[in-house]
Amino acid sequence: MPTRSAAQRQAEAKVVYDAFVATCPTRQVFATLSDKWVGLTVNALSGGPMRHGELRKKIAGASQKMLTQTLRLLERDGLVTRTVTPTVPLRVDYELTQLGWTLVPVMAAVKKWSETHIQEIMAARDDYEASELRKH
Amino acid sequence: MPTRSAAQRQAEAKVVYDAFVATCPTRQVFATLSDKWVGLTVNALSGGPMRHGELRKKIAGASQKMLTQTLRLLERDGLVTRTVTPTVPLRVDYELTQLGWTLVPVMAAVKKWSETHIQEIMAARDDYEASELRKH
DNA sequence: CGGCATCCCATGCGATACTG
DNA sequence: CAGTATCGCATGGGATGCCG
Repeated sequence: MPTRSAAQRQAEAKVVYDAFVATCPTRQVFATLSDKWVGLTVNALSGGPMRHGELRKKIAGASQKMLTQTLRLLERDGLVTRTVTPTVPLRVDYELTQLGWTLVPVMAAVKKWSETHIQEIMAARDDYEASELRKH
Repeated sequence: MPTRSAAQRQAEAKVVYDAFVATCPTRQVFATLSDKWVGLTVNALSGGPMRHGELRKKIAGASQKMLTQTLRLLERDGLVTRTVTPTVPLRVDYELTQLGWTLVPVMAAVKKWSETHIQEIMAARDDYEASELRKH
């Protein structure tokens, strides 16, 4: 006789999340983290709370629309809090939540990797291009 | 009298790469890493060399086109090698390069984070949705 | 089997203009 | 200053069909 019911075993089995599975909810989260604006925003906020305008300056090239959209997404997923101070003009501060902070080292590592290996990558591109030319 | 020429100082200054700068080449690399197919492919290849078809099975939902496109990109950037065995039918193996391996822990961390915090995120979404409803 | 070319639609995202 | 709404273009990416 089993010590757990079939339903219980299934419930436990469901806990085995795997982003390789297309229908797994983690795939969607993985896709979210794989968004450059999300990554840059989390990296930016790792320096402390920031206002909307400050973030736009920090993250060069981010349109106001993309930034708002990204911040809403992060807020919805519980990674960022949005605090409105109803002064005139309006003041809005964004800050990482506890959950958001757990993501910081991960995203920082991605940014760091880009900056550390850029030269190897550019060299590889030159090589690749050169060998492509040789073919034709 | 300076110990380094202006040109030398500038050459050194150029080494200060920062993905926050839109025109910085690292931004482009950061954007590349922020591609879910890139992330999933690197994660998949961390288990060892794989054939095109094997990768497609592993990475559920990846179309043949996207996979080829992603692999070409990784090959061009020196992260993956492509080995063709001219048998019939054709056999093509993909394998991480030494540079590619340095990226594995980073991408594995992203995948791991997704799988570890999915429940907190789903809970946050429920909360968010509930508070949105309360507003209207 | 692995890959390229073509077609084509859905959406991502910037630009602009307006509100609180 | 922060945010929403609208328009319109660019491109991401699937489906299909043909070659090595």
